[in-house]
Amino acid sequence: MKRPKRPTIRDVAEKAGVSIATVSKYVNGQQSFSPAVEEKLREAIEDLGYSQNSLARAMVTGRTTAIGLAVMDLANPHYSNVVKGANRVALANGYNLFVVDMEESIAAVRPLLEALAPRTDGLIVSARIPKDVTDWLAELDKPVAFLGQPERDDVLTVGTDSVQVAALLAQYLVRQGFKRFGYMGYSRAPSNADRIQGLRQILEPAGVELLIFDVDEPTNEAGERAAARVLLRPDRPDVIIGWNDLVAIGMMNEARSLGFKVPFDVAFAGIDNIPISRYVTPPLTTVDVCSQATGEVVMKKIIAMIEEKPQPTDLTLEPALIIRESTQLHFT
Amino acid sequence: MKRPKRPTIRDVAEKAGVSIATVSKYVNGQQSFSPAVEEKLREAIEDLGYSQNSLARAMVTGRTTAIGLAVMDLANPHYSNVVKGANRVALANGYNLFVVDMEESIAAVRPLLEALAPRTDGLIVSARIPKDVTDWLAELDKPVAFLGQPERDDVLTVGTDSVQVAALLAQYLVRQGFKRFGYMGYSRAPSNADRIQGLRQILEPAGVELLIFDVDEPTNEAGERAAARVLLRPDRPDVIIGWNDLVAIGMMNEARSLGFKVPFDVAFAGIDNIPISRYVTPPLTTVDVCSQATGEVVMKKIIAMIEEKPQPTDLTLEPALIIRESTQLHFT
DNA sequence: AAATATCAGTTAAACGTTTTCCTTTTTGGG
DNA sequence: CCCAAAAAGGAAAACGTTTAACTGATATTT
Repeated sequence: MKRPKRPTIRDVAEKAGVSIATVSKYVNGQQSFSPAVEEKLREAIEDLGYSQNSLARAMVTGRTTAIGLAVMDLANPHYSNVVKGANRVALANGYNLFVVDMEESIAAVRPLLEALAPRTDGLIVSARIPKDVTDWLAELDKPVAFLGQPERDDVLTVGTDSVQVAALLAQYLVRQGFKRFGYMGYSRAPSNADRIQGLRQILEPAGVELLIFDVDEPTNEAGERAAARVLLRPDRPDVIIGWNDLVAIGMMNEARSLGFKVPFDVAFAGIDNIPISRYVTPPLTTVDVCSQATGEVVMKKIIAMIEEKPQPTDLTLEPALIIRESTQLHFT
Repeated sequence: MKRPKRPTIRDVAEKAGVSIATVSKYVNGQQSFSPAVEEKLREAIEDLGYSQNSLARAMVTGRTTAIGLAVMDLANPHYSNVVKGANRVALANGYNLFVVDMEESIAAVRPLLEALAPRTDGLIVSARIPKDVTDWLAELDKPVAFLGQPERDDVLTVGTDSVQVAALLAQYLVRQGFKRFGYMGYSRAPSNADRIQGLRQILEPAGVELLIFDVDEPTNEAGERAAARVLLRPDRPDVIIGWNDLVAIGMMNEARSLGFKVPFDVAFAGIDNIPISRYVTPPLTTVDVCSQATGEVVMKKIIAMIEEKPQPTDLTLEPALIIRESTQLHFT
């Protein structure tokens, strides 16, 4: 395979008969030029098909006009939406967004970030990552933000409050009259504990039972596989909350193929409000965690940090209950 | 905000009392070292928290060990799956995958690719892009591959054959006894024409009608919005094929809220076989276009090109019909 | 018309690495 | 012990840009 070696600024300079500094200024539009020179440059660039090597440019300026986003799992629509939100804001502000998928593997994140860091002006990381990586990030000369449950004050974290999210859902479900709660959590996620705390906070005072289960992966399939464990118990819950919408949808599907009537025999609720939740049967009750807004906010903040502008006033993200038929026993 | 400026190879060299060349060789493991020097280097690197600037490295070596993937829309699960497949193969071969989302906007792709190109050893682009961009890509000194309908021989393109995909579906539906076909296409996509061709290829000989409609966006919502147009016609089709699963699901949902019984009053089929299609009601008949395998294959090929190895033998991607209840009138 | 400001363009250093040649030191065989 | 060969380490050029400082030439002000 031939590699034609793309033209450099030097080639353009030579062809146009000027210095490389002139070419640089021309392509960056930093000065006015005599018509003669301008024409020659235009032509040389056109002929050679020259385009800037942004790597070299980044080396000397220290700016890349790119931002990196490391996300847990792109196949999860929640994250896709975060990415969409972030991407739009980035593009609107003249930045490019590079996304990497860490495949739910916290361990492998460090090399990914090491590769991403020098290529970007700022980093967004969508997980609570190990301390050594956080430390390394802190020593970087770049703004960094995290996605998820805000917890520490010294790092910027954008997301909804997991305790609040869970409590919101529990509150509504208690009011609906459910008596035996099941929670199919994902214990490998750090915020799982917060979710449980939020549930207990409401359920204990109300004197309502909570059974806790665990799924090995936050996916449809895993929810489906895990559902039988909880559905076939003698003390089967009358409502089951999934770690996220995907898990809830998987469980709901399995419940129906086991012959349960949803929501009458058993009700389901999820968390995230992914787009598809409206389209399953019955439509899934869930909590909107502002996926897209999360992406937008975090991107706005990181751009403000990069450009050393004042931080946008703290846009808080309020989770919102989305009530659909998967938890409604009587149609009003 | 303070920017501590990350340490360079020079700082390490100075602290360890050796030359920068030695440091470079050490971090790349290219030579053996006396215990004394080795220890000093280890310590200096540890203390300073040094890590290679891969930008600078890439500049001189010309290699980045990264691959870029520009995708039409990450919110579409089909593309998420392509990304997943590609990412796994990339990681397994020691490459990083950087994903950019072009937001369904073919126009904006050029600047995106210009930013991505110098940062990567190879590029994968998931759309038929304008000729000037293709030309520019061709002049690049990098392997490039396309995702989608293979069409030209001079560029590497991986994907299923759109004509075949559509024909496969039509064939099955005709055999099921459907008589009036609707197709809700997405005319902004180049392969829309191929899909129509595939449908006609089967339907015309069979003497079956085909009504063609168009959706303005390949999403659930757009499918939902567009559904009424076709459902409320006097000559309503008895089966409607969506541009993709998302559109089909949207239409199916709208049909049900308009009071139609699916599949008895009207049946639906999609294309892509996105994971969620199993979970909607009724489960959606579709054509599997090997989303994940597409990502894997294209990544394998591009890595082979980068490393100038022989191309893996042409792994063809055979679309597969996935029959579910959304098109089954009698339960056997 | 002289003095000064503006404009167009150049020179050369710098960004943080890798790598090719060197030079120096160490090792081992006789 | 001597010498050659191998090992360990260094000097400097190169990668493709930007940019500060500079040089002449042209335009503007008085």
